[in-house]
Amino acid sequence: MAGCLRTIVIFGVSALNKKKAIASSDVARLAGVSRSAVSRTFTPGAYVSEATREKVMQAATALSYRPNALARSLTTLQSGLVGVVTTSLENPFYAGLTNTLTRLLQEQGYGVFLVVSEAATFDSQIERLLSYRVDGAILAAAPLSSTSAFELQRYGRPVVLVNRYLNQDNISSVSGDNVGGGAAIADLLAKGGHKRVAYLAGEGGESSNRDRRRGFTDRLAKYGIALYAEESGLFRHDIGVVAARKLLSLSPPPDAIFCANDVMAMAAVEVARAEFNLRIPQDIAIVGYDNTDQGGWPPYRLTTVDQNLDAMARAAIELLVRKLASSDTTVDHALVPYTLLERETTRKTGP
Amino acid sequence: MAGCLRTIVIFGVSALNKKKAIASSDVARLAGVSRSAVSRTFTPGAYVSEATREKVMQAATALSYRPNALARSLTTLQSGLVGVVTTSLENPFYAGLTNTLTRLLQEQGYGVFLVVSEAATFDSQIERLLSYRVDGAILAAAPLSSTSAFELQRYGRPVVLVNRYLNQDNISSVSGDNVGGGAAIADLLAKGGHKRVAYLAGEGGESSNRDRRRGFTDRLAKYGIALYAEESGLFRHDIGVVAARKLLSLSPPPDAIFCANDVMAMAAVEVARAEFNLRIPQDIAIVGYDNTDQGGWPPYRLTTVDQNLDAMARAAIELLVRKLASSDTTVDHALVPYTLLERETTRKTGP
DNA sequence: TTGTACGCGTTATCAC
DNA sequence: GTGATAACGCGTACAA
Repeated sequence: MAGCLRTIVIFGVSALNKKKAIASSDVARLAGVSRSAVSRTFTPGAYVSEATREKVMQAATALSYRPNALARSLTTLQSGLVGVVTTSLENPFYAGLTNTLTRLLQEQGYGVFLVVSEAATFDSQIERLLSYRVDGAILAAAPLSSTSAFELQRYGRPVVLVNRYLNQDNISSVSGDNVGGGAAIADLLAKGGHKRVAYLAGEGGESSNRDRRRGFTDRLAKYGIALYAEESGLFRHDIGVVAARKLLSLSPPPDAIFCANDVMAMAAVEVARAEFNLRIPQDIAIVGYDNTDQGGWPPYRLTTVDQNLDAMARAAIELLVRKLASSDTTVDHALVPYTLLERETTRKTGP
Repeated sequence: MAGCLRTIVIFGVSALNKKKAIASSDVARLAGVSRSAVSRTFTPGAYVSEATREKVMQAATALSYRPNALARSLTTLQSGLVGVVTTSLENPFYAGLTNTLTRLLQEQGYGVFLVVSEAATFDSQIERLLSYRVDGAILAAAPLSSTSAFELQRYGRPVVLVNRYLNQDNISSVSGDNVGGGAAIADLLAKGGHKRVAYLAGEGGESSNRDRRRGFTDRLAKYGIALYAEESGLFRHDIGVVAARKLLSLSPPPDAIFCANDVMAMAAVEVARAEFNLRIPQDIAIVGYDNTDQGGWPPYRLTTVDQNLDAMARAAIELLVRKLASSDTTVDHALVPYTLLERETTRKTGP
């Protein structure tokens, strides 16, 4: 769309010139000490007298010297970089996740090598992570070809999957309790006396989506309720609108819809009200998943499940950092508890 | 909130062991050639015979060798890394921007060193960028202390500001045409016959916010309209609700509100309808800025301004890459045109 | 406590 | 076209 736009360059001023970066030898010369003294000054917990440290620091600030982290990695065999691989940040769930992951890694002193990847480019991007010798990586629901991820691990670089796991159990993972979350919603709808319960699914392949559905339908079965109908909305609003229309056109229409994320649930709310003239939650209950900001705003007030994104990010970093520190090669799978948020798109008791 | 949550580690399996990374010397030995031959094989456009290239590649894949990008940077004086500094990715505007910036940089063969920063930590984060010898940096509206940014430039690392600029004109920038966008909305509201026009501002300090307001009020003045009222919502929904309440409590209430972003505009729409029983756009016009997805959904159908985020990102990368390639030290300022989207929260003519 | 000397993995330079 | 060799900037045994 924006391809045809022309940007207007207002004006240009010539100003700068390239300089070579300052090395520890430069600092050593100015301070009148050896290079090792400089190195030691910048290495926490090394033997330097207060006097030389002083001299070095003075020279260093005078030259505005900073150790070259890249060169350092050659001797330490640690880059201080952690790869964070995610799908599109236009998805608020992954944007939030990446945000917290990055913040935490920064706190821990790591640099973040960000990769935004689709399935097609995933392998070549992992190659890059390997080239830059990242100390470890966090793969947030990348539609990953497992081989590349294993490659990372083969070099002793810990890898943690977030919001996704592999059945082979060879890679550590952190995910939300999707089975539990789905079941909790089944409980809620059963208590609400709903009989014709529909499911608006996300993308089929993802483990989170599969588990959410399974937890939901299995629990429904315990109440003797079978899924009344099912459509896929690919986690998107526009597709969700179409899918919701299909579900609501059934006769009789469902009296409850569980949507695999909030964005689709909001779509369903809009369609139900505007096109089918249904009252929520009296005529139909609609439930989301993810607890996005907008879902809580007045037009929606969605009942939804909070996956506790921050806790997921924290667990992932904790796992990774532990492995980094101890070269612990255990494979762990962590489940992060959900929180059910009952708001105004579901009713407490039967009709 | 999530601090009290406990993650459940399901089980652990010991599996891996650390290995040392393969170096070019290993490949050379296996292939029976010199290290230089290996280097040349992996250097695009270097003189290698097809025969040796073949041998090297075979050995390389056998050992699954990848050149160490960090070591390479020592001799080439280029890290292949570009720093991308942004504020919280929970803000969809910056998430979208970071998404496109990263995609484009990846296409160009650069790695992205991501920094999520608040004002307080900004300087220390820039230090890190310098330590990792990034080839350049893109600062997306970081509340930056100019000194650090200049430091980057001093080493000949091009810096491009996005959605923000400095008055001193020493750093290149790409921004939306906020003055023009504000003016276009003033035109729209004047044509709609509005008289009591209010402004719901974002954060005062940012240049984008200042320009948006200035373009708006200056153009209004040409129609002989003075700002009827003004509140600040800090670009946030919750604060926007409070601010909108204040504006609408005036008597008489404003007959139009221009909000500095969509999130606040949606808040205003909600408050106007639910709490003040106003019809939109008959009783009051409400305009947003940024064209977020949600703003276009049925409950809102906001009239808004699209800043052409992708075009901004593209312009920034173009500028940066040109400077990287040519060591061109010009300072450029680029303006990206806006697109006005008239939807259903404004009327076309007077009442 | 300090300095010397070597190695980390790569590319650039130069003879061959 | 190829292979030695010298950087690149740093950390760290080792000797002083």
